[in-house]
Amino acid sequence: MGNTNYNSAESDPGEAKPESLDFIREIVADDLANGRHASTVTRFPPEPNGYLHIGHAKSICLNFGIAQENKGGICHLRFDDTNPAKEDIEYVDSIKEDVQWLGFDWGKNIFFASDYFEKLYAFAVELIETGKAFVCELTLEEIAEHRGTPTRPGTNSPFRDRSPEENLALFQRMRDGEFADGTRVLRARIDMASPNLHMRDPVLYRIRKVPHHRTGSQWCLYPMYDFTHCLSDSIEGITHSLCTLEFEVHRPLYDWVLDNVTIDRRPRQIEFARLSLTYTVLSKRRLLTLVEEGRVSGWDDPRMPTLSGLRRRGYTPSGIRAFCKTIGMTKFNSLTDVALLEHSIRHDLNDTTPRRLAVLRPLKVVITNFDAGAVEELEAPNHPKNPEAGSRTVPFTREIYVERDDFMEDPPSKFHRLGPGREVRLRFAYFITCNEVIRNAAGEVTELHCTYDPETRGGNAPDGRKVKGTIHWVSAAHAHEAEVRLYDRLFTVEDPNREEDGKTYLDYLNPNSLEVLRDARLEPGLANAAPGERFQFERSGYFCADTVDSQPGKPVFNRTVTLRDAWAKKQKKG
RNA sequence: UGCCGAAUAGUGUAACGGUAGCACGAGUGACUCUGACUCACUUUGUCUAGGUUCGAAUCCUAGUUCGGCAACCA
Repeated sequence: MGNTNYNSAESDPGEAKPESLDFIREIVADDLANGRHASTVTRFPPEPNGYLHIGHAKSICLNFGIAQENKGGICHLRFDDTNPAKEDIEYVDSIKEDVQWLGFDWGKNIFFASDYFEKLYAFAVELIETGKAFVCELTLEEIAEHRGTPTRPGTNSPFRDRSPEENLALFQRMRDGEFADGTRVLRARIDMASPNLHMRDPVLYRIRKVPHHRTGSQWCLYPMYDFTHCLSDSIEGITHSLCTLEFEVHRPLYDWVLDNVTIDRRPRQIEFARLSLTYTVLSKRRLLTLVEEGRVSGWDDPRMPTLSGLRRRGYTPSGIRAFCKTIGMTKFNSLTDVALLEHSIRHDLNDTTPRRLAVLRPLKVVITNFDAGAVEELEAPNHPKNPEAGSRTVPFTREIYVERDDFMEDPPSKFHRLGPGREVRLRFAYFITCNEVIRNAAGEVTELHCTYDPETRGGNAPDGRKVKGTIHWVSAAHAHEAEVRLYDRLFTVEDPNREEDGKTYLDYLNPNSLEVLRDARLEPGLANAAPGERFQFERSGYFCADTVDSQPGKPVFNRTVTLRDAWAKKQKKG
């Protein structure tokens, strides 16, 4: 340690600028500093009616992140399961898996709003007793009519002034199952003239004779979100209840409920902007439609922005976490460029992923001056910057495959690859020169005849001669044939949610979002890739062995993301 | 025409009355056995109009634009 401090003026960590906090963490820090709370309790509260997506990752990283950053902080996983008609155990299982996979641990703190049904019922009884809730027999349509409009106040329900005794008896009978679905609701008694629609005597309970995935047929009466959420937060001792912007107008109701029942712990709701990403959709409803209509293969289709889809595609938890850090936390409804996500995953994968040679669209090359029966084992490092990643050996023979894109018959001068008479380096192998182009009857190039320079073994010329390009290759006899799936963005437009000219997001689906290559040739070791294992196919991109369709000894690869490609960019510009 | 909220480079964000920074993208160059990575440089911004102030992205006023809100969904 002693003599390493050669520039204390700049390297003193004590003078380092603290990272700026987002507005939520600032509030949290204040509450801690002024003793309002001894520590933090946050919660991630999904409804188990769909799979988690990248937008949820933002919320998970926020809530669990705050717990990690503050001494004694904890974060609950709470399922907001108050609508049995839409919810399913399949979703609670997938949500638990996804949160864990993302790298977070709720420990013992896993809860279900349905566990609070009895307590919630008691709170409702308290509201009735104090004259702040009533049983209403208006129909759904009538309630809507009585609600008024944003500019016109609502009108009182004729059932609004029933006595607490009558309401209590009715509410009990609702619980006992005496009434049919939709015939009665419990409503808060607030103000039908409130400028906030949510305060116009909102529905607190409705009758649903539907079995619940956890409570079975124990209840036929289910509490609404606005009643459930704030009280669940209070019951659990949540200090900061963080949700997205659309709940901002619900906050007065959140506070009203807490103000009007007897509680001992008071959570505070703070809203932030949900994530929107270019070239995709992030609404459960739309994602569900994609799944149900078979536009994708399922919730975990690698083109889906779901966590299970991203996982199958090869995204890493750390890459997604880094992305969430990058996008920040504000109250501004923004549309984040998916390039930010792609950068995060490339950056993560670059450091950690072993390199391999894989030819996606093979073109045969015969090295005419190489011995027909000979096999040379060449050493190839697994990572260009990290020697500790070790190396493996790849076989080199007279017949190899190279990428079709790495050959042009009439290349421009900027093309640093194979062309008639041109010399290139085969990565980790030899310099070769293209002498002859073989065509089939249709005139298509089927094969190249090249010669190699034996002096360049390993990739360097003793005479100091340079080549412009290095291309990847694989020995024809040893190559492992595999299916490789190339994924592109699911939609063709930046904002598919923008439904102009009568079009919907479904009209913007990218017909080329999936390209299946059945003829890829991989270096032999790749045959043993384990499902979920990730590699960089050099000069091409990051790939992950599919966890669903791979067979032992026969992996199928998904492209996670391409490498940045300056050449492709240059070409596009013309 | 109601209520709530938000506006900072192309995109996402920071600056908390005192020099408008950062990341991504884009561009140029260096390096290179991946046209990758890395590095250097460049480009582009405070919604508008007033006001307060020595000084405003920040405070005030008015406007503009955008988002959300009228499920017995969450």
